[in-house]
Amino acid sequence: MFFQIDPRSNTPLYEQIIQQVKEMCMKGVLKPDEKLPSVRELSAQMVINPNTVSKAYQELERQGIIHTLRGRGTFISQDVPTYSDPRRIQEMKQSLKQMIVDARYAGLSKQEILTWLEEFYEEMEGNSDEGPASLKDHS
Amino acid sequence: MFFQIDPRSNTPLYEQIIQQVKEMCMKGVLKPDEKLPSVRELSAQMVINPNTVSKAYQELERQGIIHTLRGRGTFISQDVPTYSDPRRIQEMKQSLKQMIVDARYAGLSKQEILTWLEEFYEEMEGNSDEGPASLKDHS
Amino acid sequence: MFFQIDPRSNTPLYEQIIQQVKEMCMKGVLKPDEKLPSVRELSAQMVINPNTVSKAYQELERQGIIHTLRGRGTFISQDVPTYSDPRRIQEMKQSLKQMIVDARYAGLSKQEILTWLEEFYEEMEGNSDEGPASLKDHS
Amino acid sequence: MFFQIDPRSNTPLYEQIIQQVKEMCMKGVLKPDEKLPSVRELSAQMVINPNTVSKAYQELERQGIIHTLRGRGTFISQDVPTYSDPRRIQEMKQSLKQMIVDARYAGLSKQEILTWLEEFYEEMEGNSDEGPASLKDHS
DNA sequence: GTGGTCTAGACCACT
DNA sequence: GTGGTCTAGACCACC
Repeated sequence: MFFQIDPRSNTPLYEQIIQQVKEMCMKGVLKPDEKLPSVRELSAQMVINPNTVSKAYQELERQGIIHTLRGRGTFISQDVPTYSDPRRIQEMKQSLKQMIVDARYAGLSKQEILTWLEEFYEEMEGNSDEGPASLKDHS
Repeated sequence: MFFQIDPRSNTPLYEQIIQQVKEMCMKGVLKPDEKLPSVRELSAQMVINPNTVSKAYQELERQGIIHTLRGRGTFISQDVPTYSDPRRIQEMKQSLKQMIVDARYAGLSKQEILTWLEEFYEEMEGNSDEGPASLKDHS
Repeated sequence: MFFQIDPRSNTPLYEQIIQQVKEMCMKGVLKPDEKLPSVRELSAQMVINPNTVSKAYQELERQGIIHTLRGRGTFISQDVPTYSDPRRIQEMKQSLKQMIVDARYAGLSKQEILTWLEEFYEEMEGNSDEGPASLKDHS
Repeated sequence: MFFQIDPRSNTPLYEQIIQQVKEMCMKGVLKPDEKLPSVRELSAQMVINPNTVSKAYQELERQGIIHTLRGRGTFISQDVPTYSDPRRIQEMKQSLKQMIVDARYAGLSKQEILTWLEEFYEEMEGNSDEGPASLKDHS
């Protein structure tokens, strides 16, 4: 399992870790009950501060994506609840809108954006409307 | 012309202003050569510090979206060059990918995302592949 | 006599006028005792505020480049003294140095800069070491 | 590494910092990946406000000259792209032309200007036509 | 009137 | 520790 981190990016390191774990789960690279590297392992491998990895793991646990078994390590969870805070949904819409605005200023056509989107969905498991089976709808 | 700012958002105030101006340009709410409110005016209207507005305006000018006439004010530019830095394009793709991942964790279907996307493109001028006429392709 | 002004430039309008007058003198486009347009004429022609033109003329007069005959108008002076304030010389060196630094960051070679320099000197009168005859050395 | 600032100059403090950093990079005084003094450090050393230093650093980062690692500091970039906006090139030409005009009014000969120019190029790395190796041509 | 610069001082997020 | 953001208030040049 390899993480690709860009230390120069404006998105925080711990955030990049979170995003990559979530993305790998969606792509099926990480499967339920699979063990994640320890904080120390990962921080050594990525040459970053252990606190940064720790912060990422804590946030992932808070979101229910992963869970830790004392003395055994941290693992990918099954049955991740779909939590849909309306505030977060609004943020997503905003993010998409902004992305489109920027894309247009960059000269990218709607078709190009749609192509990207299709690519991403194809990369992910259960590329139907439903998402992966491990997602359990609690709404 | 009204700006809607969320002071509790994690995105900086000046960034929100930038985004709104760009969006209004794309929607045709702001037209080329139209005058923007003065720094003092807008800061008073939004109840924020003039420096914050100024910073937003300067960044917009740097991006070629607006320009200032000394002692007269700031205006929307015509012929905005489509500036496509490969690094920025990568950021956009990343932003889109992340948005999709988050959407799936929120239980949103691909179809819902596509609906949002269509909405946004319809709101904007020249909602075909080409973008508004004021965008001048320099590639 | 035509002035080319860029209202979007970051150099002040009155400064641009000053520069152009000086340049025209150097090129011989404006000759000693030649009459300049009145403030009102020039401001109307350039579609700018008369105060701006007035400010430029005042500064040019202060530098001895032009002089006004009451009721007759303003004229190019003969015998412009070469005033060489060490502080201004330092500014020129600084300006040249900065220009070279920026040119290198823009990928321009030394040879290209030298070509520009030769062009400019050829455009001017008395392109020898001495400058135009109207320059009277008072040092 | 020492910065020399003239608080009485008409060029802004933050601009002077920018110019000095660029110049030091060109002279090889600052090398790729070298750490710059922190904002607080430099502001204390120069006895100016931290915000002023910060503004300079941000502009330098925008130009690709430096980059920041979150929580670690700011560093000189390698592989600075040669960014040649035609508008900026025009400004450089204008700056050179104006400098020459002023020099002639100050009684300086073409030969003196050429001597300055040679000096500056000799001070810089790779004083041939090519510029320093760290400049990466993207044209 | 306009925007641009600078200061002083505060708060925050990230490493 | 680092840089980033924001505020309040001042001064300046330009038009």
